[in-house]
Amino acid sequence: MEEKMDYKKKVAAALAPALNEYLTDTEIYEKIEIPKESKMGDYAFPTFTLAKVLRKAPQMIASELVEKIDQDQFEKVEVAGPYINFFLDKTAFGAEVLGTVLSQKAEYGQNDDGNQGNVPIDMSSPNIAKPISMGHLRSTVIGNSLSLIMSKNGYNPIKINHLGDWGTQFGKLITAYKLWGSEEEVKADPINKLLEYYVRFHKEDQEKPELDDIARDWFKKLEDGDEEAMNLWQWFREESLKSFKQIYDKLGITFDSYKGEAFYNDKMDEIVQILEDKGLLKESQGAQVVDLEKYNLNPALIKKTDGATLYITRDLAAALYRYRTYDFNQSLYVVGAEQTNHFKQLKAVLKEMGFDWSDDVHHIPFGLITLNGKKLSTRSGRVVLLDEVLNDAVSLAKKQINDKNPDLANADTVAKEVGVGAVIFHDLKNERTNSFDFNLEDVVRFEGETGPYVQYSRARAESILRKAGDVEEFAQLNITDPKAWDTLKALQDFPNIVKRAAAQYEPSVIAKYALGLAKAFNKYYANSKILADDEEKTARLALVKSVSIVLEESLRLLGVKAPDEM
RNA sequence: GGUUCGGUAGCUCAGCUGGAUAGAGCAUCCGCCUUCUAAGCGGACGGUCGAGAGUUCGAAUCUCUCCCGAAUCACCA
Repeated sequence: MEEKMDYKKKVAAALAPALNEYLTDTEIYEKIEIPKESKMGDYAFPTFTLAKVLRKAPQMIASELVEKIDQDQFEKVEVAGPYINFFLDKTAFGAEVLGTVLSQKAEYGQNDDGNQGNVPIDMSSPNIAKPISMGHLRSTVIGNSLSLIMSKNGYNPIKINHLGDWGTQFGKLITAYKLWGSEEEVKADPINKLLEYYVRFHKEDQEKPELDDIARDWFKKLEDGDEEAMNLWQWFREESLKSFKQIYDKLGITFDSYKGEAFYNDKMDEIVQILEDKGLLKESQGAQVVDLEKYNLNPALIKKTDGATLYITRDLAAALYRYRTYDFNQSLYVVGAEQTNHFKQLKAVLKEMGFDWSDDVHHIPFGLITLNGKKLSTRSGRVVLLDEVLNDAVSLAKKQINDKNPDLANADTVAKEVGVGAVIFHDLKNERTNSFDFNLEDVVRFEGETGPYVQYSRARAESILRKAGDVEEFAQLNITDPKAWDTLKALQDFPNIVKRAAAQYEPSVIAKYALGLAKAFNKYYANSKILADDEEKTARLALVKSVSIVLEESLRLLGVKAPDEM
C-alpha cells in the first residue's frame, strides 16, 4: 500500500530513463521536491545540479528534458524556468487516497516499524505531597502523545509514572505533620494540606534550626523501616496518588506503572557493587564519584560524603531494572531540558558499566514553562496549578457552548472535551523544546490554531455526514473539483507524518498536520456545496468521511477527544 | 567563564535533507450567515529572517566570529 501511494517514486521513475546517464535512481528521487504552492505542481525537479555536468543553462536542460519524459501518467508536466513541474492526475490520486482511508479507517497510517519492541516511557513523575503544576503537564501530555505515536508506529509503549516518593523531604513532612497536622485535614484535602505543612516547616526552620534535626531523624527512621514512619509515608503516598488520579482522569491519561523512586531503594547496592567491581568508583573530596572526563562531563556523584546515595544512583538502578524487565528497544525519559546534563551523565555511566544498551536510552527534553518570565517554583509560591487551568478551560468552553450551540445535548461532556483539549493541544502544538511563558488566555483560546479549531472542523464534517444519512457505501470516489485538491493531498500525507513524529519524538508534527488538514477542509467546506445532488456527491461525502477519520485519529494521537457535535 | 539550546511580522510561532515572489495564527482594519455548525471563510496592513564574513549556480537553512536571551556546570531531584 505504501509503495502504491508513493507518488514521488512515480515521478522519479518517469525521469529515470532520461537521466540515468548522469544520476542514479536514488539521486533523482532525493532531488525531487514539493513546491510551496500547488499551482507550481505537486512535485518538481530542479535542474541546477545538471548544469555543470551538461555545461548548459538549467532552463535549457529543463526544456530539453521535458521532451524525453513519458507524460502519460500525469495530468501535465511543464517547464518553469529551471524547474520541471509535475502535476498528478488529481482524480485518480483522490480516488486512491479516499479508497485507502475508507477501507483502513482508524488503521490508516499505522505501520509496523517498531516490530512490537518495548518502549518504556518515563513521564509525568510528580512529587508526592506537592500539587501538579503546569510544568508536570508538559511531561504528562508529551509522554502520553509519544506513547500513542510509538504505538501507531508498531512499538509497544509502557507508560511509567516515576513518582517522586522518596527523599529527605519526607522527614520534613512527617515532622511537620506530627507538629501541626491532623488526619481529618489531610483526608479532606490531601495535597493542599500536605503542601501547607511542608511550606510551614520551611518557614519555621529559619528560626528553629532544631526542626531540621528532627526531620533528619524521621527520615533516618523511614530508611530503617520504622513502622510509624513507614505508615505515614505510605499514607501520604496513597492520598497524593488519589488526587493525582483525579487530574489524570480529566486528562484521560492512564499509566502502566507507578513504580517511583522508593521502589529502587533496595536496588542501588547492586549498582554501587557493579561500579566497584569494574573499578569505576573513585574518591573525590570525601565522596564516591565516577570520572567522566573522556565524555567531557563532570564526574557523576554516586555517594555523598556521608555515604548516602543520590539521584543518579537511583536512576541507574531504574535504568537497569527497566532493561531487565522490558528488554526494551528504546527507553525514553520525558523530562525537562534543564536536566539534560544529568541524562548525559546517566548514559555515560551506563556505558562505562559496559551496558551497550545505553545507546537506546533517550532523554526527550522539553522547554520550561515560566510565569512572567520566571521559573515556576513551589516554595516561592510561583505556581500555576494544572487543576485550576483545566477547570477554567472547561467552564470557558461551557460558556462558549451556551453562546453558540445552546441546544447541544451533552453539553457538559463536550465542554470537558473541548476545554481540556484546548489545554493539551496548546502544549503540544509547538516544538517540544520551546519554552513558553504561561498565559491563561493563550492556553484556553478556541479560535485560530487551536485544538478546538480542529475539533470544530471535524464536528462540521460529522454534521454533514449526519445530514447525508450516514452513508457507509460510497458508489464512486472520483472528484474533479480542484478545490478539493489540498485536502486530498493532506490526507495522503498522513502516513509520512506519523513516521516523522516518531522519528523526531515530536507530537507537534501531528498537531501541525491536524491544523493543516483542518484548514484545507474548512476552505473546501466554505467554497463547495458538498450536499449538492450531482454525480460526485458520494465522492464528496467520501472526502468528508475521510477528513473526519484522519482528524479524529490525529487528535487521538495527541490525546485529545473528538466530539461529534460542539 | 565552560557546555547546551534559542534570536524569523507588534505578539506567539512554522519553514522537511540549502532551491522558484519568506508563511500561519493572534492583534488592528474591512467584507461574507434566505448553502451543509460564523469556534468558520476571504481581503488589507505588517519582515534589513540578531550582526558580520565565508562555502555555493543558489543560504532563514551549512561553517566561523561577534552581540543578546535562557538552561546548566558534583554532595537537590
